[in-house]
Amino acid sequence: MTVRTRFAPSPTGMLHIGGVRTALFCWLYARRHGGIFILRVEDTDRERSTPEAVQVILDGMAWLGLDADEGPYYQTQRYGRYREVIDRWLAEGKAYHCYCTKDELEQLRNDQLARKEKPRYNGRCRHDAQPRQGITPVVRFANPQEGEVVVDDAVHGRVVFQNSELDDLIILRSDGNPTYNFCVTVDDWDMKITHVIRGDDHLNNTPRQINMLKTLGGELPTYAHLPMILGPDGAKLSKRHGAVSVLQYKEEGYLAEALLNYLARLGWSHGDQEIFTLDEMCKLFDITDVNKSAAAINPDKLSWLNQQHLMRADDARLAGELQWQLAQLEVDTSGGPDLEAVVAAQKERAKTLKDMAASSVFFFREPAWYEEKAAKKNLTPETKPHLERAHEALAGLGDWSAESIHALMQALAEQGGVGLGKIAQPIRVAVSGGSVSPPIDQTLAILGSEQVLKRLERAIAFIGS
RNA sequence: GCUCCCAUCGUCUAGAGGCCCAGGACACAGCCCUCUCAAGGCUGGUACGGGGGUUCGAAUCCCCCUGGGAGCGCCA
Repeated sequence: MTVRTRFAPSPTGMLHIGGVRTALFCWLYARRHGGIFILRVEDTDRERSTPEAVQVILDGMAWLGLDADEGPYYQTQRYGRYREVIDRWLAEGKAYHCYCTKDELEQLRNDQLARKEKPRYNGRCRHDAQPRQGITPVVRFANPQEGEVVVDDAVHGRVVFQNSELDDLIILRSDGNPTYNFCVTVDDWDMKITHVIRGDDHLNNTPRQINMLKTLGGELPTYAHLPMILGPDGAKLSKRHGAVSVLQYKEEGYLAEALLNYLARLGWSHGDQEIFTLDEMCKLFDITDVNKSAAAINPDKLSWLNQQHLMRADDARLAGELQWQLAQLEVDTSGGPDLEAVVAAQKERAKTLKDMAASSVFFFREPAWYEEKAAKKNLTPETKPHLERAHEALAGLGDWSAESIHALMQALAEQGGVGLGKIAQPIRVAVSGGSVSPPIDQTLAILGSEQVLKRLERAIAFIGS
């Protein structure tokens, strides 16, 4: 039996990291078992579904590399099929028309709540549905009234629900649109989903879906309900607390594999390992290693992981990403230096590509000013001689490589009877405008002699004035 | 209110009865390395929610309590 999993988002809002984590686990599980991963867009809510939201889902999945083997399927394109099942159930008495009005239902609900009962449909139309003037009926599923439903959940274990707790849910709205629980059931059945991996919040829907699946005559898939992801403050993920579009992470300079690695470790673990390549995750992931409790997002750890992945990533690839980030800062990189060289020098000292871009601007554009504190400390009459000697020595340097620059710096320090820092730091401020940069030899090598000499002259003039 | 789920450092987690007076990671502090910033190395503090059982022995099993969450929609 081939494993078949599906990610079934509804295009009513952002695709945020909660959804992405679910998608990731579905995808990983399929990949791990040589199965099929399906993308299905649940757009039966005509009111709130938007094409823009669909596009965000597609773009997000593409960026993350969570490629679907089938789909995307759209529920709105499967209405004929839903209709067919409903008609059959109606004919077989497994579903029935209900003429109760929204007001009546509201009333019933309030009464039950007042009596401290669980609000549920009382089944009034189940046995004697009275067609009423001007009311287009909805269709309800006739849920079994006795017995129990057992969910054998891959992460939660055995969970039992009493049918007496369930009511006859609406499967077809009066406007002709089928509803969520019904569509999911039919789709999972038709698409031969073997493993339903989704958020914890669906555990309560599962017995209803199982009852309908049994009516369909279906074999039950394996269910795996993932724990929720919470905001950094431990509260539910909301717009104020981390529920931003996944594409925003791309813009902020996170690597897809770092985000995925981070998300995988929210609920899943493999011993003490923290850093995983995509390949490793595909090989090691198993639903049995997923835990049951909700997890809060920790932005610091995401940053750290991103840096770890940045350090391990290919320079050429990163160069492309860096170029995009620099373009956002309106920095033209076409005049050099070589982006890959910059990446090599910067990638272990940046949390994100955005940070990397910000601290790399000086490679492409002469700093417009010096950081006040850095200049005050390093561009002084005392350091001026060092800068002048450095300028002179560098101007005469034949081999402009990090190695020779390093040797030259060392010689300069020795001759001056000072530490390397006394020489390097003023130069750093002179060429970068600030007190932070990659090692001075690398920095100068990348910058090129022309720029270095020019900037040194400018700094010397700055002190002199 | 009813039903269901969950509960180890601040956070993510390891732990499937003795290997645990609880291990790793992020963050934090200190030290080392060092031309800055990082990276890396070392050290440190902080956790099994509470109470009952079961057992020779419980973070691990059972029960209760407490706390958190989800569902109860002609939303998904």
